Amino acid sequence: MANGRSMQPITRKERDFARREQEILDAALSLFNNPSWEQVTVDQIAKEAEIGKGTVYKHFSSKDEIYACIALEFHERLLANFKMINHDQPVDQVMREVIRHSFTLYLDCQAHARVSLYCKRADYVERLSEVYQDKFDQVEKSFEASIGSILETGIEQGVIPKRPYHHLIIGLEATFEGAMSMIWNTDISCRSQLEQDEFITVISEYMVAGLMGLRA
Amino acid sequence: MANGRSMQPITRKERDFARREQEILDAALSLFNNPSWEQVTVDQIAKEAEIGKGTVYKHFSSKDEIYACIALEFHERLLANFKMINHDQPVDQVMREVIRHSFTLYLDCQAHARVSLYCKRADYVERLSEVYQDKFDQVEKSFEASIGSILETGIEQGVIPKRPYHHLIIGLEATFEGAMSMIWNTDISCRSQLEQDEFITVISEYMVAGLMGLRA
Amino acid sequence: MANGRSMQPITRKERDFARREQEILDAALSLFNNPSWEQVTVDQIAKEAEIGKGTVYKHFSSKDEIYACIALEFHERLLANFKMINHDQPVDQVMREVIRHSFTLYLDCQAHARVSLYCKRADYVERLSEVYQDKFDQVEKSFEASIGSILETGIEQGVIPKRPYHHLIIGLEATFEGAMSMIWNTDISCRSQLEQDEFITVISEYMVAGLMGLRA
Amino acid sequence: MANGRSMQPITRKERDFARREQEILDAALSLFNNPSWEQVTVDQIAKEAEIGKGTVYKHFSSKDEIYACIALEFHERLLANFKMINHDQPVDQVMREVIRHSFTLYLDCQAHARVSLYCKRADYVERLSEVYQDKFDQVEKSFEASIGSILETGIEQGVIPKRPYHHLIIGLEATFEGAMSMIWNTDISCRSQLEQDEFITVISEYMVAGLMGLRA
DNA sequence: CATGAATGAGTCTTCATTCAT
DNA sequence: TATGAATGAAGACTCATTCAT
Repeated sequence: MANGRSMQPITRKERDFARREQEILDAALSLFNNPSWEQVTVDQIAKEAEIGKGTVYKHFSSKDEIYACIALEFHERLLANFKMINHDQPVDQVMREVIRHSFTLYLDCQAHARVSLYCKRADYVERLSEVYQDKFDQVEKSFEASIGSILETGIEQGVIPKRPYHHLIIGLEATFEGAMSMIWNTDISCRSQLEQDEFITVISEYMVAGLMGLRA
Repeated sequence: MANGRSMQPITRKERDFARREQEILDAALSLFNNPSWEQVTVDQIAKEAEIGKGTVYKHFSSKDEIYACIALEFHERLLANFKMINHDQPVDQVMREVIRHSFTLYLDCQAHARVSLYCKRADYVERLSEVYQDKFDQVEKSFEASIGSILETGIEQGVIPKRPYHHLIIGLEATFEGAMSMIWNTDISCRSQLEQDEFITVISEYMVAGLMGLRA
Repeated sequence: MANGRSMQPITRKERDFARREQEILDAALSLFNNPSWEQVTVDQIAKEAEIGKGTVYKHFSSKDEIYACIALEFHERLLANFKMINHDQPVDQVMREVIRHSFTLYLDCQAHARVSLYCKRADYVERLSEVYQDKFDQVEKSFEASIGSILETGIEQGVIPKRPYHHLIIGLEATFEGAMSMIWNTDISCRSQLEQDEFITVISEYMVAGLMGLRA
Repeated sequence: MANGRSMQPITRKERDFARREQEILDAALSLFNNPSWEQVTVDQIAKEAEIGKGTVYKHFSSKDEIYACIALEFHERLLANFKMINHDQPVDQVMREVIRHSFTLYLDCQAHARVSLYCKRADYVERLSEVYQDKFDQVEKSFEASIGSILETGIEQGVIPKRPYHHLIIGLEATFEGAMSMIWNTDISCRSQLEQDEFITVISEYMVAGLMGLRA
């Protein structure tokens, strides 16, 4: 079953089985890498992973669960990236790095990111089993903790207005998701690399200014 | 046919027919007013409008065209709202009003707004007939003109950094769309009205700060 | 109603109405002039005739009846053509003329001919009202009389084997219809005019030979 | 997939699957065995084959592909029948056998034959995938080779006029198809068996005479 | 009479999921 | 465990015919 990672694979068979799970996710991701990713079928994923369709269901109880695993994997990576940031710089610089790391990951893992965004839709979450709903809640809390501590430092230093966490984060989150939607909804091949870099630079600047500019 | 609005309905029959078109759109909108709106079928719309399925297709050549009409109607309303803003105030105040009007309309017409957002997806636009693609392009230009002139005034007055239109608008647009996604993806009934007002206030403040804070 | 021709149109209104019937048929025929003629809808016919769809049903009680009228019109023309043949020539020459006239008409009136062939299908005839079934029977008899008399002359002169009418006619009819199918099923624009003439010449020769060659 | 015949079914499952394909075709054919065969739906075929509708689409990618497979199967049988003819007899006798075999097969496999005729329609061929268009071209060539060699022998022996292949074959083909149309378009149950045999005898005689009678 | 809006049964096709082997 | 054949509920769209005005 999905997330067998929690158990220790011992035998060769079990190791193979565990590896298989990642292969399915990778296959899915390679197919999700375009704007019509929602049209991708379980058949196609199985074909791409070079396994039978039934096998997919041995690992994931539904297509939605595949989405969930991808989203969770993405959030883990994002958190891991945040952990790599040097927190001993000025807070505005830390936030700039947070934003840069985010954009970089979102663009490097577009398929992941697309799915993650989809997984926030209310109708999706409703369908989801409680187990996964909880996992998403956990992730949410981790983010809150991760970004929250940075913001608190900023508040203490007087760089960031003294506001509740949600007031501070909500604009950043909104801009971020909106920006990614805009990038995805444009045929990427049409935009030159330069334009994309510029886009990110401008957006990042705007985000930092927006964050700092909230009246205390 | 859709957008018969361009012709003047003279006879009773024509008036009825024109009204029917709006009834279909209204029926659709009432069904679209929840996060799983994409699951709504043409049959359901017809049932809701209390007409036959075939009749729907007398007015709209496809389900996509229904979406397009809704989106265009929404954009018209938004532009109309912008026209009502008093431009003789300080630019930052004008922008605040733009943002407030936008949020108000988006929240009053959530179904419209949802569809409008959907209609920006690359895969949707691709399927669309050239006629409608052009209409959307027109709308885009109207917005650019409308907001552009405000920003220019701001630049002249030194309130807004001297930057190309797209640099200035992109953050606002991203935040706006992201914010709406966040609102829709939360089961609205869970948020109290207060929370929503607060949400908008905070976001608006952030947006204005972000806009102003771009380095010239 | 269809075939109002049997009544004498007196008033202007009645004359207009009668003319309208032919206009509908002409509109239909102009649309039937291609291999996918079966896809043509009543809407399209009405549009082409520049009248309302309902009006079509004032003249013809069903789409099938339109087909029937076209087929009958065609058969009338064919019979009229046969009447113009000089019967004072050697019988084989008369038959050659019959065949030539037939091919000429079929090619000049391809849409008519297509419909006529369709109207021979058992499932079509079954759906047809008795009135029209009778009309088709009448036409059949007229043909039998027309060709029959030629063949009888030939038999008397010993040019054509002494065989029942149906034995003699069946091959000709089969070849004719098969040949027309072949012509229609080939994109006409692909065949040069020369090829078509050659085709007809060869087929005609074959038909005469086949007719004569039956053992008495 | 359709035409899995090219692969050797090894396992039981594969054998079952291959058999299923034939069962679908058989079910289709049993429903096609009447003049309104074009009205038969995929649902009906599935019901007749006692399988789900989806299963049909596991074997055939479209209804048209079902038609194509039936037509190809039929052509194969026809060619196989031709191969069984003893070519060491006088050419006119060989041709008579060819004609007889054809009529026999067409009458034994009326549903097949109906579909085959349909599959020659230009609008059908256009819709068809290149793969199947090629298969039909192949079949065409096989026929040309098969009949062509007989005719050449006849020309060498001076029994058949020295004419290009297409001049010789076109009349036969036309008569054949026309004759079959006539048979199908008559409610078969109305004709006694005797009449049909007679029909074939007469037509065959006519065809041979027509072929021989072309002027060199 | 002329009209064209309304109808809704009917068509093909898709796809997540199940289950026997 | 791995497989992939089977399923059948949907879904978008068409079109001959009717009927109120």
